[in-house]
Parts: sequence; C-alpha cells; structure tokens
Amino acid sequence: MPPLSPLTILADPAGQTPARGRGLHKGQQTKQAILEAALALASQIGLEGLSIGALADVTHMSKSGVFAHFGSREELQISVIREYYTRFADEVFYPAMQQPRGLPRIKALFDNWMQRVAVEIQSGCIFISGAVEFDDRPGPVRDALASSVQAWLDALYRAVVQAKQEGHLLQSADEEQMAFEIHALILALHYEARFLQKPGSIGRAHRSFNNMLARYGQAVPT
Amino acid sequence: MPPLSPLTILADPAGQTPARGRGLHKGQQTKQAILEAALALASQIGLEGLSIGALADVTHMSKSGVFAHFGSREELQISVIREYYTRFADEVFYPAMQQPRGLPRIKALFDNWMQRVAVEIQSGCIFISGAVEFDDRPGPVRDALASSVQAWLDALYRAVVQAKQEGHLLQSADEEQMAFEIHALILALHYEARFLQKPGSIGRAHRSFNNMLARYGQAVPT
DNA sequence: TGCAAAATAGTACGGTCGTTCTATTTTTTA
DNA sequence: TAAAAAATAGAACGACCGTACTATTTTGCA
Repeated sequence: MPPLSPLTILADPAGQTPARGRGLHKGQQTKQAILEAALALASQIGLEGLSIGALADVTHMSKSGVFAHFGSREELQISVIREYYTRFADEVFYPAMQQPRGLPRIKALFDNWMQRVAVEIQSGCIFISGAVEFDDRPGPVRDALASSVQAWLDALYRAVVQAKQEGHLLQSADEEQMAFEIHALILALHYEARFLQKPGSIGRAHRSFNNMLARYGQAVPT
Repeated sequence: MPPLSPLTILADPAGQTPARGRGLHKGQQTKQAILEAALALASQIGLEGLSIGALADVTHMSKSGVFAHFGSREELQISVIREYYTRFADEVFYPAMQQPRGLPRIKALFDNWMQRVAVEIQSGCIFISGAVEFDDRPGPVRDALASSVQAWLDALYRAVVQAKQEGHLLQSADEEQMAFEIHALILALHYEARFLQKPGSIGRAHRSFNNMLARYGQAVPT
C-alpha cells in the first residue's frame, strides 16, 4: 500500500493476525465503524473527551459492546491515533511523493497539508489537540501521538534536505529552520482560524509560505 | 496600575466592590490563594482538567469551601483566565511599553514573550491549551479566553504598525503578515519544546525571529 | 466582649466515567 | 443443520464530578 518512502512507524498488532488466519470476522467490520465514529468524535472533543458511552450512543451499541473491541480506553485512543495517522499519510504525504524531489515536492506537501487543515478548521486536528492534552501525561497514548507527529515532521524535514541537495534552495538555507517555520505556519493557521475564527487566515498562511519560498529558494520560483 | 496603553479588556466585577466598601475581608485572601493554586493546576492539566476536588486537596480546604468563593466551576475557570491574563500583561506587555516605539518595542515584546514561554515549556500555557479545549465549545469561558488572546494579539499588531510608521520596517512590509508570523513562531516553539521535547527549540525560534527582522526591517538592524 | 455576618466544613444527590462479570444473540464452521 | 465460537447486550461496581443544603466555625465590627 505505501508506494514510496517509509512513513510507517506505528505497527497495527491486530492487523497482523486477522482472526487467526481464517476469514475476516464480522466483528472487524463493526470495529472499523466504531473507529470511524471515534475518529470523528475525538477530532471534535479531543482524545480525552472521547468516552465509551458517547461512542456507544453514536454507533447504536451498548457500552460493553464497544468496550470489548478495544479492551481499554487507552487502547481505543491509540487505535484512533493510528487511524488518524494513516489517513494523514494517505492524504498528505503519499500523494506529494509523486512529485519530483525538491521544491515541487515541498510545495505539494504544504498544499496537501493546508488543504487538510482547511477542513480541520471545522473538524479539529488530533495532532494539535492531542499535543496539548498529553503534554505532561506520559504513557503509551502520548508515545503513540508523539512518534506519529515526529514521523511526519521527519518526512517534511527530509523533503527540505532533498530540496537543498537538488539545488533548489540557497546554499545559506538552514533546513531545520525552514521545516520549523513551515510547521509554525500550520499551527498559527489552525489557532487563528479555528479558535479565534479570524477570517483570511488561510490566505495569510499561504502568503507567508510563498514569501518563505522566495526567501529560501534559488532564483527559479517555478 | 496599567502605566501605558489599554490592554485591559476584562473587567473584574469582584474588584469593583471590595466587600461593600468596608475593609477587605479575610475571605479575599484565601480566594486569592485558591486562585493561585488554580492557576498552577490549570496550566498543567488544562482548564477542563481543573476540578474543585483537586483544588480543595491542594489548598487544604473542603470542596464546598472552595466552591463558595466562585459559585460555579465556570466562574472559577473565568477567574483563572483573568488572573493569567493579568500576569501575562504585567510580565510581557507593560515592561515592553517602556521601550521606544518601533523595532525596540517589538523586540522587547518578543523577548518577554519568549522568556515566558521558556518557563511555560514546563508549566504549560493556558492561552494555548485553552484554545484547544474551547475550540468548539461556545460559552462565557471561551469568550473570556478568546477576548484575552485577541487583546494581546491586537497589542502586538499595533506595535508592528507603529514600527512601520516609525520607518523601522520596509515600505513593503505587511503588518498583519508579520504579526501572524511572530505568533506562529511562539506556537511552534511551544509545540516542539513542550510536547515533542525537541532540544534547541528556543534557539530555533530566536533565529527565525532574527531572520524575520532582517527581512522586514529597514537597513539599520540596531 | 458579644453579636451578626462571613467563611468554611460536612453531607448528600444525581450523573458520568471506565471496567467487570454474566447472559444472550449472532456469526462462523464442521 | 447442529455445535462451537465470536460478538453483543445488560446490569452492577466503585470512583469522581459539580452542586445544593445545612451545620459549624471563624471573623469583624458595635
């Protein structure tokens, strides 16, 4: 499934042994449906706000019925993170890998990211809300969250490094700095648009990004 | 108390009538002590995580004793926001107002802000965690939070506008853009340092800011 | 110093939470 | 189609939550 480059950090233990190798049980379907609902719920009210009772209501199941699929709330939260991560990679990362190395790929990464964030202004972003919720709460949930985000930021950083190698960036360009600033733009966009509901935020973020390319980039602005 | 420029948006209704004009009752003292503990607690676990029971434990009081001072959890949360806002203004905004208009004041605002964030990498920031918690939860708490943040961002924006008026910035400099990018740096610093625990984040943010000044600023970089 | 008022404690209620245990239903397989 | 296994439901638990109500203690003023 992953066409290029490894963005697969998180293993899905359940996926390895699909019901002892026989056919895929009916339970796997409902588990996926629950996960879908959980993802939507967690995006809105956060991973901490995600409750099994609310999830049971939405999916028209009993609390214990939902619970049985995960064994614990923590495992549910981790499953949600995995699901979010997968979709994020499929939507933002892998499509951009189709673009040639260098500036085109960076642009694609940012554009895809922006497109997703534009939606998340309404729905919410688990990588951002989760970061705040698990700031200082060590444990497997925080680990899953942090390693997911880090894997994505590493991929972004690699793209910047490659762009410099391709000669698309100035010799003086600092790759870490540039990756940091791209991340910063996304965070500020999310904050100002979703929380402060400030209009024009998307355009502002795009403008900053273009200015940044002009600043870091070699003459040819494609 | 506020020496310069109005950053006072939030009124403190209790402060207006200090116990019907007579002396200040003993209860006001303990209320302030509770607020202090609440501020520390909310910074760490968030405004939503702030519980009256936990607060009672910390302050060695009964739940009802704590409760009586605020009348509701919501009012407690709003009081915490007011307290945080006041301290933020006293620590970041007002000292910077001592600097002359233009670049020096912008630098002071950013430096003070950075200094505070450097501490908040450990303790947490209510303006950031609260934004995530009250994203899509309308009500008085969200309003208090949003107006506080907006008042501060407006002050930052005014400083940028003044800097351009003073001729410290390029004619082509976009004030909104610059303010947006400053905010972005702070958010990214908080995210990468507090959640991802990435070393060197403070230096990275400072470097980005200096680059930004060189980009927007008129020749003389002071 | 005594009395009213303010401050604090104690208790209880209804609600939600995650989780456990047991029953029942549905699905899969032999 | 019958037996085995998996999936789901139901009820109950202990814990914590915010809040209301009622004592009790402490404070401040005449």
